[in-house]
Amino acid sequence: MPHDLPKAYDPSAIEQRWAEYWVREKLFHVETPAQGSTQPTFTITLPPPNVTGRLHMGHMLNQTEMDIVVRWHRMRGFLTMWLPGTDHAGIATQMMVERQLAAEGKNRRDIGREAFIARVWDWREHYGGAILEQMKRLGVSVDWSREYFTMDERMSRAVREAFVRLYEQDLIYRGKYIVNWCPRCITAVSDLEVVHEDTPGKIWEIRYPVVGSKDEYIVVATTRPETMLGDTAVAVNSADERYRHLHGKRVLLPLMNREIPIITDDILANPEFGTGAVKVTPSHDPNDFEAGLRNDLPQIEVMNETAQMNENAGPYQGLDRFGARQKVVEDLEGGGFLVGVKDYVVPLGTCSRCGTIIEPRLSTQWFVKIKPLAERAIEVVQKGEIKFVPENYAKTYFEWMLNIHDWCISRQLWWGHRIPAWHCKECSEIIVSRDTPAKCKKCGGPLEQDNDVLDTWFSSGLLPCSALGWPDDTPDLHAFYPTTLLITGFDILFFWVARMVMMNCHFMRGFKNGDVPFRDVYIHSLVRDAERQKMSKTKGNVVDPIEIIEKYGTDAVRFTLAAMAAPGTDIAFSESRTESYRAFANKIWNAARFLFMNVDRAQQAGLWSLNEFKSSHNKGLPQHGTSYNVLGSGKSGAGLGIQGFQAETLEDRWILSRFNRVAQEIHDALQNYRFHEAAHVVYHFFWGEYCDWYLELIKPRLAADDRGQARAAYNNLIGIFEGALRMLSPFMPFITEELWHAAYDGAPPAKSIALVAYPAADPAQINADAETEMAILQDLIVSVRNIRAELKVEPKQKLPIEIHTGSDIRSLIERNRSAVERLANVDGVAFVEQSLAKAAGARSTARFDVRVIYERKVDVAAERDRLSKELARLTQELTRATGQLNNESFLAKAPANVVEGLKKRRAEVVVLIEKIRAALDELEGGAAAAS
RNA sequence: GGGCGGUUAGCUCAGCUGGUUAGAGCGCCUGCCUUACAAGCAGGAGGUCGCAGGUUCGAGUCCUGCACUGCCCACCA
Repeated sequence: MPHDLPKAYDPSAIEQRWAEYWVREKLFHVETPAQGSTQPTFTITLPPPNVTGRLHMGHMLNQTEMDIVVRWHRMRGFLTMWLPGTDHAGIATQMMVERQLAAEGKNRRDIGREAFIARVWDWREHYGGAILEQMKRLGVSVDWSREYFTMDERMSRAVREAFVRLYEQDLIYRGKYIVNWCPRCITAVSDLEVVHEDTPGKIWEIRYPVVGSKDEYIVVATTRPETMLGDTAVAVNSADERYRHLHGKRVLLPLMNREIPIITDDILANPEFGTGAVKVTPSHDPNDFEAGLRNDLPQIEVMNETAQMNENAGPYQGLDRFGARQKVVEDLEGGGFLVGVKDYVVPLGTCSRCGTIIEPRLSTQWFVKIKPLAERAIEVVQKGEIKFVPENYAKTYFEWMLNIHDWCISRQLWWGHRIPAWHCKECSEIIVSRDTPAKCKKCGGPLEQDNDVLDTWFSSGLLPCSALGWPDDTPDLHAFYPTTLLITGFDILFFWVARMVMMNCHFMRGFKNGDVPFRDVYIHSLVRDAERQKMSKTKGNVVDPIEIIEKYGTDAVRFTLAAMAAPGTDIAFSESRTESYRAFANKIWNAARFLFMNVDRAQQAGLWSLNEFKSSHNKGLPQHGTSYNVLGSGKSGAGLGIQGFQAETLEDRWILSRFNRVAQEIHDALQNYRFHEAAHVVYHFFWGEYCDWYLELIKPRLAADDRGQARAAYNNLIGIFEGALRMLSPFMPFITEELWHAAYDGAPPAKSIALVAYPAADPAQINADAETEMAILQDLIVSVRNIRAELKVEPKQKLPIEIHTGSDIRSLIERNRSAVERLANVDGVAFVEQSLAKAAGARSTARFDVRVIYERKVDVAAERDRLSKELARLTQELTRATGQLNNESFLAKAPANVVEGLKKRRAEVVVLIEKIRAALDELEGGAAAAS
């Protein structure tokens, strides 16, 4: 029997099965729509994980958010396409394979470029799919048929095309400049790949003797004394009086005994700093490099590619840069050139990949002239064509775009897109071409392709247009470009998001649907550990999502992340929270058990059959891919409210109203990427309203022998449940899929809950009166439970109660008398004329007094305590409310509903205070009498 | 050096455009194995919203200053 569920929910028993089912059945594959299709599309690009990657919590958060939005849109009737892929991750992947080689005692040069690249492909074949397999476990509803890899031939073609076009447009140039150089990776890296960190260091002050003068010298300061070996000038500010008499003279470079000129240059931003004179090393410092060009200075390189001193370093040749530093300082001291050493904090740049200290190095590289691209990228955000959420990220984005430097795109690696440029061996002509040229077009000489590869972000920056077919004019581009949304972390805002905007806007300029790559960018927060520490391997506090999933189930982890994902704040991931959402999954599971148990019983008794439900509810659950109205805007369409619901009782009207209101709230929340709000709302609805109240209220009707009564009850019970499953499905796809199939007895109206309509609010099913009435009943029931707890009544003992109230509420209670009796454990309800405010074992609310009839004495002290506190609170409230209501300008300026509300509340407070005073008097009197 | 954020219950966090009684989960206390669920049920305690001013009829919410704290960006020797 399909309805025979185990008592406790075991995620591991179902998740694997559904994850495989979704992939196998290609449920999330979409065909490219024909041009002119009117179905609105929703497209999102997965930020491609590195092939070397392993799933971490950041991925899981990112993918959970995307999957929620994606499933939600799909269920609302959008043609929804989620584009997956992986990134070849230049340095990272190359390092992996180099490590393998090292284990065999080889390095990449031993086996040669071609063999090495073959090894990388081989590695990717074996290990590169790991992260995608992990993704499948998360239940992500991506279109696997569209999966790409950034080194695929079609992606490579796009890369070549982009490079050639930029080159032809004079936006790519090659030249010898100072770049950030990693001596361990032996490659240039971009500014973004350098991590600056304030590090305690030293600053050395060195004396350079003036040539032709006996004892005059200039003192310069440096944090990198070893570079002095390559100095070619000393610069002073032209306006600096101290050095005016030295203009045009020369100094003798200590240790090297080379004469170098004293130049005037505005390289010194602040002449007040230090000595006002600075050594100039054009080959080893970006500022000095510029100064060198301005002043036509020679460039002397004193280090090689691994940051060891070279032949230009004289006696220091062969030392590494740190050894050289030590030796240089010693020798300066010995020669009497060292004036002083001070502690100094230097913003040391390290390689983001391997942590090695970056060396500014003169080398020939390829650059993208970035400012022209940045202009459009700034404009599209300014004009709102791209919107950031939270919007303050736009500011960070502008800040970076406005101060952008040219992008060094060449890397001295082997794994990556080789630069489509060829050098003539004869005449050194450079040919940039889409296809491999046969010979030099200038002199006919033999050619050799440029050895460098492109920065990984060059290819990912071409997403999403490249994955949709650019440079060809493809149906996919027309159907899905611009994409709707990008969800990613702020850590790759510049690396990736900014580059995508620049490159896509450039290449897609003039495209009929717009040139921007996406309309919205939702930037999510960082997932930290429970102590708010950044997760890092070195700290050893990395939470492995797969481990957590195995412990609590995917749905619980997804729900945790969603519930904590308030925009703009980091997430402190704590297992206790996940534990509570596992409990939530269990709650859903057990609600289903309860339902199915009753349904089976009703079917056997011939009271009701599931077919009745199927026939009334199947209508309007659209099959995927058919065109229908997009839901959620209050328009008619499938998914609106609960169809076939028979609102006969108060609890029916109430739960139906609540369901619709919640549908609206979820819609509003998700529309604004307020995942946490949506999660809380649905959680509270299912647990706090449907389970805690509706199920309890409906129980007697399920057990009734009356066929008519039972039919409506079963119908409604299942109706709301099925609706709630659809509502929960984007957040918890696994358990909802399982139970949804079971609810239909294994014969659901679609292949998956993911392919039926998401609940949308039907205004006609919202009933404010029912919600108010229900609130009063709940208030009454809770009050009675409360009194009973205070009187320490045996849980099983039923007691009579008395109620004092007006006729409307009396009628309401009478109509729902049995519910009150059952849920509050009451045996008989009597309505009395006199106020019960003074009565023992009583509670007063603004709408009613209720008393539990029980002989045991109340705990006078505790009761007095409670009442006094309550009185103090209410008195304070009354003072405030009265003050406001006596205030002319409040009455004049505050909106009418606020004034009305306050008046009403004040009246209530007045009544309550009276009642509490009376109760307290009575208590004092009683206590006095007893003593 | 520039820029951005945070500071609300014992803990982790919500509180959107200022509006009636500041919420949740966990933890804590009391009582319940009530045949859907002990991963549960019922009830409860716990907050002068970092500090000081200001704007407003009204401030956790807006403004200023301060304190503490986190992050991003940065070629000043």
